Amino acid sequence: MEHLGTHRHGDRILGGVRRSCGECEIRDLTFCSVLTAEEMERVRACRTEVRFAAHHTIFHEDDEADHLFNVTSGVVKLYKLLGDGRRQITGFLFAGEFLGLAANRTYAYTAETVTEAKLCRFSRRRLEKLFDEWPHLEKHLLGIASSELIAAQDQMVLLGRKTAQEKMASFILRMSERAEARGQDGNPVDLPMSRADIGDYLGLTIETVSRTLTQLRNKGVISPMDSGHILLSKPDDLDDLAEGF
Amino acid sequence: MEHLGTHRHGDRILGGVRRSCGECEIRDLTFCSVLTAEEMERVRACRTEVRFAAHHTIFHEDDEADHLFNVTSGVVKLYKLLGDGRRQITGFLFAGEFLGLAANRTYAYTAETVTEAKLCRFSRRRLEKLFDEWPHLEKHLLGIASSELIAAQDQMVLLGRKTAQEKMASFILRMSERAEARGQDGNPVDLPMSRADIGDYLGLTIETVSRTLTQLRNKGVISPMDSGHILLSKPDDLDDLAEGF
DNA sequence: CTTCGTCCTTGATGTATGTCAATCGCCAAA
DNA sequence: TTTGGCGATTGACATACATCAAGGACGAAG
Repeated sequence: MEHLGTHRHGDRILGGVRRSCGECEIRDLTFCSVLTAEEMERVRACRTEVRFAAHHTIFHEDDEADHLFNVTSGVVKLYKLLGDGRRQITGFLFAGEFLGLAANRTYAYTAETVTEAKLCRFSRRRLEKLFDEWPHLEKHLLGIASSELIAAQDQMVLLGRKTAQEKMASFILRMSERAEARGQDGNPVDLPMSRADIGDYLGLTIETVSRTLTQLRNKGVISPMDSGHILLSKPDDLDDLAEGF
Repeated sequence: MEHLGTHRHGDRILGGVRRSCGECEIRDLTFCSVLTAEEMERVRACRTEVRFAAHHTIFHEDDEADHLFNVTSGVVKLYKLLGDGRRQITGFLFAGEFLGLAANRTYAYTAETVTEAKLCRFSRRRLEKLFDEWPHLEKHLLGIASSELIAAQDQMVLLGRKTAQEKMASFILRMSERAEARGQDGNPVDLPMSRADIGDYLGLTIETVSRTLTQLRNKGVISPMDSGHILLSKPDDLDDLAEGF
């Protein structure tokens, strides 16, 4: 478990960059992919691109939920804390992924960068006006929310019913699949987050994460290259381990 | 963990009832509350009311997701299974709550009644046409999905980071709060599901659920009346236990 | 180059929860 | 009334994972 202080006041926002959406290299991954030229122009008007250093808090749980974000590069994690510092990471977000949906007026979780990251930041108020004008945007957002809900249920199965080995195997495979979905190489798989982050995502301690990785190495299904890169030597065997066979 | 067979072929649907939405006694709890008279009429046209016995499977994971449902009475559980029969219940649904959102063409989980239950069943195809006409319905659905996402994240914290006692305390309190939100009495709280279901929802075994309940009884914070009804003797102490104080 | 700090790995030990098994209470069928 | 079955409880024991502790690898600062 983690008792890290946050970096709200420690780091600085590295800069606010303005750039044309036309040359956005990850547009196909985002909800911007469904926009017409006219809509794009309007969306651009309520957007700022922001860049953060690694380990910077983007917003805190209970902050006013004034913005929505789209990750354009780097990795972001979302987490909730218990009173005594125990932490549960509820998700890692990569380029093209969306954050900021809130049920009430405040965020329900803290968002923090894992690596240096750039995000498109939208004014919630202004974006909602656009949604009223163009309902198909809202429809798209409902699709995103539905997918996240399915993913959340999968994560509940993992947290509630899987063993440490099944959790690690599932995690590595999922990271690999998501890299491929982004058009990156899924093998070797890139794990930019710390062991502490992996533990807090899987409901394990740092030590168990580490030990489980060496177990998988000893079985020959993975070959860790360094602490952030893992070669999947036997993806099919890893698949079996992930489901408990 | 549960290895129950399902009841897909064992029970029968008790009946399909048609009744006016005008006299729907739980309308205020559902998304129907935002409908105008005209909209209501159209919605009613793509609706059937169905009734199921307890322990009846409404739909299976991977079935074609042809319908959306609204629980009108009784209790429903949603769950996913691992290959060897381990089960994770991802939610319990009560009167007024919604199910059937799917990311793909198939359901991502199995839905089964806990008690005898009645549901409004909507044709997805026809309902989606209405959504296209009346975007505010879709907006409302996005709100529901966002709330469920928040709840799912809370459940991840519970599953990944809470102790058995914290899990049980959280669960009892949540059930009490939800009963009150439905306008029912939250104390004593009604737990219509089995110990096995509670265990599969909290990531515990039947035995641990049972032992944890007697621990809470010995502490004097609850007074179980029978296996399905619990009196909250010290709600504030229970609150503290739920958060780990 | 050396030192320090951070992250990761590994080992020894502890414990919360799981597993296996017996008993009890209750309800329904005979 | 008896019997059988199912769910809940409780006890004895096992174990997966956590905790506590030490050492190693690596990069940054001096």
